[in-house]
Amino acid sequence: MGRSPCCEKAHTNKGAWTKEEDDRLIAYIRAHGEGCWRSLPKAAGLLRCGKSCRLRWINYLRPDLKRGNFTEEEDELIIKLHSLLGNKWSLIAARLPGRTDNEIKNYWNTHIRRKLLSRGVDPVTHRPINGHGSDTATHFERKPVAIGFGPDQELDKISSSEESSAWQQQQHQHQHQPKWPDLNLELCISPPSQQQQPLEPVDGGGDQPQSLCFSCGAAVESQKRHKECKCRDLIRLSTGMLDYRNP
DNA sequence: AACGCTCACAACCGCCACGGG
DNA sequence: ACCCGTGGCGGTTGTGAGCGT
Repeated sequence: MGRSPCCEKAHTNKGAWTKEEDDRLIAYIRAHGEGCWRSLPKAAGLLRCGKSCRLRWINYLRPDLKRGNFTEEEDELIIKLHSLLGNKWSLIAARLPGRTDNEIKNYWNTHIRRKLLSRGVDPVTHRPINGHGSDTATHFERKPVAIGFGPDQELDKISSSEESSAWQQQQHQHQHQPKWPDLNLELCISPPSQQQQPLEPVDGGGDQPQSLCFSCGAAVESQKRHKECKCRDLIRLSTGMLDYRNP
């Protein structure tokens, strides 16, 4: 019983990738692009699971990866975004060019968690740990100005359950000033009839875009994944506007 | 030198959402 | 409306390097 495996595991390699495997994967994707991951290993002559190929490419072989140590600015940005988004590593990674969700997740668990704890800040709630002053807190205020309950629950995707409780705590402390005034974290969700301003269609056509790419901000017409950047972070415009980028 | 421990990070696993048929 | 295949995400594990004893 149980789920069927994603691939034939009996004849697939596991563990660390070799240079030859990397070269094969790179060569194949350069020649054919990122296509069907399931069929890619066979086509590329790799004895690997498609998922493994995807992970290797996304996290380590992509040419646009930055690699190297995280800067202090990146550290702080990750902390800010985690405070807002919780463990939504893919969304956080989308705001850090050249960084991957896996890399950020690892970095969080090995470095930033400890950094926050040393500051006396709970890395989950971003609230001061008992006995520590609020001066060291990294939390900041989230303001859902208007929340409309449309057919979609995209807002739920953004607030994980544990994050939600942290956020609820923050709601009781509205009197505090934001700790990060440079980051526009206002969340505004409103019903379609109350949209504050229309977004420009991607192709300049007359039709209103139906979705907004959360990664690059592009307005796209389909609810499908954003083809340009391959991201899935589409905010349906029927639920309103969501933007926490700097103006 | 040998051993044990800790840390960092690459990789895997299971689950879920989405889209097509 | 339902089922199935696929891609993607987040949590967890495995492993090698570095360090102290």
